[in-house]
Amino acid sequence: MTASTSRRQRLRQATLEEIHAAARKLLVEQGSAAVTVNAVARQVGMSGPALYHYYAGHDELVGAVTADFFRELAAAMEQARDARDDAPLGDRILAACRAMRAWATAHPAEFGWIFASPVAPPDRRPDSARHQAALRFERILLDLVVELWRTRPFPVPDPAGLPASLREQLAAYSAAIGGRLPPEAAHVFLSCWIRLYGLLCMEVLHQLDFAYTDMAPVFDECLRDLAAALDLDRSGPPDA
Amino acid sequence: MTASTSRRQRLRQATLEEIHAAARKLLVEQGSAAVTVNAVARQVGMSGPALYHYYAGHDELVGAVTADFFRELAAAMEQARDARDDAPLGDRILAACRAMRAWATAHPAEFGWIFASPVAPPDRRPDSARHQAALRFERILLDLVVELWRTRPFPVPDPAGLPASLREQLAAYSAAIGGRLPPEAAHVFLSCWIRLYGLLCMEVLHQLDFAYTDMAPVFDECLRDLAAALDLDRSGPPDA
DNA sequence: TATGTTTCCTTAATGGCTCTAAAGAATCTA
DNA sequence: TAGATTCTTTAGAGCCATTAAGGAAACATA
Repeated sequence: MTASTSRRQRLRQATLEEIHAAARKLLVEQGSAAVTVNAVARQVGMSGPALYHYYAGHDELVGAVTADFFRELAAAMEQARDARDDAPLGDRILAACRAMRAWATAHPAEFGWIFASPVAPPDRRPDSARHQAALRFERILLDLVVELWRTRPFPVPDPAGLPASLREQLAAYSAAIGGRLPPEAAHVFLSCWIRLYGLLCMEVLHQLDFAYTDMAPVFDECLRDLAAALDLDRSGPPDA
Repeated sequence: MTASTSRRQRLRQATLEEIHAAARKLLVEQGSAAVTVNAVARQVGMSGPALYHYYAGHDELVGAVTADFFRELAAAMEQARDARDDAPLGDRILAACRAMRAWATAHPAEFGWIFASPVAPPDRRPDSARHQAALRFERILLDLVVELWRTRPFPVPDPAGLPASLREQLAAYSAAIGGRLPPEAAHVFLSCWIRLYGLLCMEVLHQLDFAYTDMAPVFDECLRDLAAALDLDRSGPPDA
């Protein structure tokens, strides 16, 4: 039973991968509007409605492919983070950030699809594969900053100086991440995240073409600001 | 001749405005995918192909509506800038920035449409109405910063400390804006623009919902950073 | 006022899309 | 070998963008 059943499942799995590859090929080569159920089915050699045996519809297909992109991006960042796990934590943080931009610039269509999928509103159900993959992606830097906070706390603002409304939101977020960062430290982390991710959003959406042809040095400067905010340059190796 | 001709033209103009209003209504109420040629035509009471007497196709309609949004956003910022033209320049800069976010949050669908119009790749021909309107929008803060630079120069980084590649791009941009800002000052301006616009992009694209329910205090803090970068708090009124 | 032109709008039609329904073929289970 | 499951196909409804052809109204002019 297991043998034959899993043979079917293997076949199904292979078809699913073919479908994803076809959708991605259409996205990269012809833009997001070309990723239609019919076109994807044609690409893998079946007729339109057959694809509904794999996905309930266009939106679900888009969500599955988006989850793939999140996973691939997360894997690239994790690999950079773990490439030299004897390196100082600060170096590993910066490596993960660089891997993020490297993936985004190597796969602009896919990265743009992630945060502004132009064909369907994102699936926000917290149990969707898309959401799970997005969480894994978002947690990579968070976990690194948590580790940094534990081993070598970075400077934080005085909570008393923050507006009450912001303090409350930071407290809620701090609780949502299990209290692994106090609100003030969460504030520093979120500020870094906004600058990093925001810059990549604008780059990929071509909002800065009017001024820059090569965003690499701009990103480098953003990383320097981030290193300063997290006090990464304070000293040498992590255990020194 | 003039009377009758302009009556026709007035009629046409009124129809154009009806079309734009219908497209916007569909966008706001049902999302960007609902802005179709047929649906818009239905909304204004004509049948699909009739709309082709006003626009060459779907993309041109989208471009015209997007230009409207840019103009409305720019007008809101200009009004805030000019509301009290006896106020210190720094206050007027901050007022324009606040007006930008106020418009974005009051019209999230329209603002999202501006930089990630999910139905058509933006028209980048430099003579398109969309492009002209985008330029007007982008120039508002630039002009303010130029004026600030002339009357009360803000601190700039040492160009020697910047990477060569960045220096070259900044020099090109400085030339593109008629040399009204030297490269180092242009760098400060662009950094501010990136942080401001990037934050709004992320807010409207719901990329920060995982942490914030109300971005107002986050934006306020961004404005404080901007004021610090431009040295707006140095002193009182402009002529003091 | 009569005539011709321009403008606006209609219907018809093509070919694409999403998605449902019904039915045939292949595969697995027993 | 018989029945159930799975995969796939064709047919079709209803949407979309767009083109083509023709009719009605408004306008300009003789």
